[in-house]
Amino acid sequence: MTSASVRVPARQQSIRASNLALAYRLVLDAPTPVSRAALAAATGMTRATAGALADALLAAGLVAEVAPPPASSAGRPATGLVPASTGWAGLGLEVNVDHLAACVVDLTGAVRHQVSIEGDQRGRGPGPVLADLAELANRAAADLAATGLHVAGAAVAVPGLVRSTSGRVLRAPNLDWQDVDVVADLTPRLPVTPLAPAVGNEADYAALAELAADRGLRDFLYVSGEIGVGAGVVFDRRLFTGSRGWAGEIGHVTVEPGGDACRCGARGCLETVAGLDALRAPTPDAAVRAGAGLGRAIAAAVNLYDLDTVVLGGAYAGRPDLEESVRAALTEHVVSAGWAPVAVRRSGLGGTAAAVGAATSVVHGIHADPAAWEARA
Amino acid sequence: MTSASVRVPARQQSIRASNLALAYRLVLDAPTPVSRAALAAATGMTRATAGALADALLAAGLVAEVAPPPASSAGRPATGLVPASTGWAGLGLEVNVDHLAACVVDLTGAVRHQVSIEGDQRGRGPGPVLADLAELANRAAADLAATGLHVAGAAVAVPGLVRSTSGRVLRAPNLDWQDVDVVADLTPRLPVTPLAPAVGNEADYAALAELAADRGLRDFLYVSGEIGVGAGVVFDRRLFTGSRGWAGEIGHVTVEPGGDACRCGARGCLETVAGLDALRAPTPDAAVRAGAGLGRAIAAAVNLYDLDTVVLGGAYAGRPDLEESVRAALTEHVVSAGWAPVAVRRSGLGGTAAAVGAATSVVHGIHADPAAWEARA
DNA sequence: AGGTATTTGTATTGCCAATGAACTTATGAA
DNA sequence: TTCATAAGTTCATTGGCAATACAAATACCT
Repeated sequence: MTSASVRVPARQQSIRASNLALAYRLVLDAPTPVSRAALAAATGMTRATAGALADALLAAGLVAEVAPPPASSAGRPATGLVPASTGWAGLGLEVNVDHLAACVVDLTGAVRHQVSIEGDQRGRGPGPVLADLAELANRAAADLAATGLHVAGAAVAVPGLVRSTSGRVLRAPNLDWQDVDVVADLTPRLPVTPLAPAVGNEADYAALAELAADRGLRDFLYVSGEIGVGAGVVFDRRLFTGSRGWAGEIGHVTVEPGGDACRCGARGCLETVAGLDALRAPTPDAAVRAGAGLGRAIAAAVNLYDLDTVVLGGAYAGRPDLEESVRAALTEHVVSAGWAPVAVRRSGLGGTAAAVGAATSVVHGIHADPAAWEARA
Repeated sequence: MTSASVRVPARQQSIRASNLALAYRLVLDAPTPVSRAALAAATGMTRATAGALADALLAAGLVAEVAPPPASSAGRPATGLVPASTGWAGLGLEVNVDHLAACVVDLTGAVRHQVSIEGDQRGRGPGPVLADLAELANRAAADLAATGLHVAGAAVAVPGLVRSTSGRVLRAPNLDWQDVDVVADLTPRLPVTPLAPAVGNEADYAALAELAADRGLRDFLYVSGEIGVGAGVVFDRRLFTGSRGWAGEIGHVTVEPGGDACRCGARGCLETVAGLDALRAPTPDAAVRAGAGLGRAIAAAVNLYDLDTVVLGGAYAGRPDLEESVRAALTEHVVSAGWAPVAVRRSGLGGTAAAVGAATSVVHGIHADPAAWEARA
């Protein structure tokens, strides 16, 4: 999930790969079927080129042809192209404090399968948890065969910090995990034979799910309120992960200087006032402190990142009062709010958004580089 | 300075432009002269291709050939390529609260000319200030002719928020500017005939200057302590500006909830405890509050952005005590600090870093797209 | 019903930039 | 002086797109 600038020269295939991705992107983003001619018109390619690329996408099984519409005007009717709803699909897995989840998303972005099991995962240790997760994954893959879908890859969402290069979970404090090699543990047990699963942060993947659910989103902050508080940042419809993949650690932004001690060793972290444990506390001012703290932390993030939208997810999704606090804080603290107001809303996705986002991230990988998937059709 | 994803198909020239930039980049980054063969070896291109690209760069006046070294081993000696020190140069301009500055940076990144005038610019109004700035720019350009340099473009650093698409300064509170069209005012008065100047934030440009001065930097936060407090964020050696160019507004991150009133209308902003006015205040705890506040705000930025280096600039550059406070705060508050410590240091550049950075940004534009400058050789 | 206009999609040719192999140039070492 | 080695150049080949011409399928007009 990090960007590495490689020094490889562009070849002729680079340009084809790039144009194939461009054509595919247009088909994916269009609300209605796209003709080869429309593809050419939208990009500036000739119809010949657009046609060749369309044929390649068809041959790769990444798009499908649909019958032409009733034909409104003169001229030969266009055969439309739409994202394929069979073929490759992404497998998303989620480990969370109180549940495990698996889901499958196809190339259209539709969730085709979803299973989850409730249950506290704290203190069970990574081994048994990942074994259960693998079983969930295999059950999902088995159900899939009948639908004409094949798992192209898998991604695992974890509530913690991950070394993105290796897929090693450095710390997941709320699971009591430390330095867990999820990839090594999971790879042999998954239904995706050749490819190791990607491992990423739960909030990052949930942000991707949010992005997929709302085509209008472009640049936003997704804040996930669970036992811990994390955030995913999306810019230009792409996940922003920082240089090492640890961006969005909003949970330990100081919102009450000298405040309560946090598990991380510092004082006054957002997590101490707006984590689930604090939200559930019986003290009368808990909601007020959570709202104010969350507002200040999110305002800091918006000032630093320059975003125009905030989505509240996880436990925050059910708290309109927090939405109001955040909105008020943003109006007060964000410099540009005067002439460019920041939109705030609660997520409409359920508790397994991260699993959906993880599956979506696999699909995004295919969307971004269709040329790599031509051979495997 | 913002990224717009355009839907233009790749053509054959795209690949040439890309490879030309790749070759140029290698020449620019190499500590010693680079041969055509080394270029080929480093990129994987054939010697034929590398040679053709090298010739193109030479013809465009972007690189120069140097005599081969004393020849250590067998074989035909290599003719080295180095960045050209004549030809195109970038003009950087800076408007600040207490000075105006202009400077010229050549393609090697060297500062070839620098002038500044001290004097309080507050309350003078944009017109007279920009007139003085234009005079400074013209003086710089006139001195330039003798050195074989030509101004390729100009960039203006301003302590405020800029609409990057239009170059309009939305707000520069410490200059008392509001909605000033710097581009329209400056363009006809500048020595760069066809091109309108870019306009950007002072801290962003200063960060670029820091980047140019230290080849080891890749991902860092540059914090500029002036009357206002701003920050520039650099990822993968590229400026991160957010979707609208307003990223890095650290000055209004809340560090003392319910604290002193800020000019922006909120309370407890970083600027109220660590802006220049607060630093100069005679109260005994001013330094302590500034250090603690700055530390908390920077820790928030590092947690949110995932950075491994912080550079303190502007007035902070002369304050070792603040450096210590920041270091302590990062150790306490940054989640990943335990296993990936964050480096903190003070900038070695002077008060006109932003002007240098602005000029550098123009040069970066040429570095990034040499093909666009082939015709104008 | 038949011709024309219009639009979609396909086939052919030419161009551009990179590749690969052969060739030339310039040096050190035997 | 000759050979080995490495740098740089030349030339035919290849992959991909542009441009153009052509075939196919429909609506509209008479």
